[in-house]
Amino acid sequence: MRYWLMKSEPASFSLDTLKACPKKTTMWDGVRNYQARNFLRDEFERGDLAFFYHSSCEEPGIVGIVEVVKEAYPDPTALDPENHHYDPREKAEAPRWFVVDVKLKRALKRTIGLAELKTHEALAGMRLLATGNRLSVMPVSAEEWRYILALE
DNA sequence: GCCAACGTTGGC
DNA sequence: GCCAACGTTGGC
Repeated sequence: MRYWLMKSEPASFSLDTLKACPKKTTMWDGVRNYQARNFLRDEFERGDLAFFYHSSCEEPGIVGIVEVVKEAYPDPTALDPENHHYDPREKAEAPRWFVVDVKLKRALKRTIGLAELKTHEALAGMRLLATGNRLSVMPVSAEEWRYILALE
């Protein structure tokens, strides 16, 4: 079982949005980056845990923990011309984009902010903190996971 | 709103 | 296969 970090802009999908979903479960759609896609498609397994991260907002940071409850399947939004994430190149018989289902395990007691994460030497190697990192789905090591949760 | 960093596209 | 142009991400 592995650990991950998944970014979402709260203006479009926040922790509260997830809380309000039936069974607190959602299809994690709209990933349109190959590296992130490869993680979702090839490496995400049922039972994996991920930090839910708020980006592009007042206080970017980790706000919750989600669990992978369904492994990769084709992203239906890629085939839907009405959808913001529509990709005209997508073919149902040879899907390019994938989703997983995640369920909210719990909200953190507080936001562990990006600025705070940056102050910890132990986290200096985190992918999230690498300059220019734009991946919306990325692995977190077990050591980083434990360390961050201890900050809560 | 700015802009650095990066991924993707497309001409050659 | 190179690389310039372009679009996007995301912190500030």
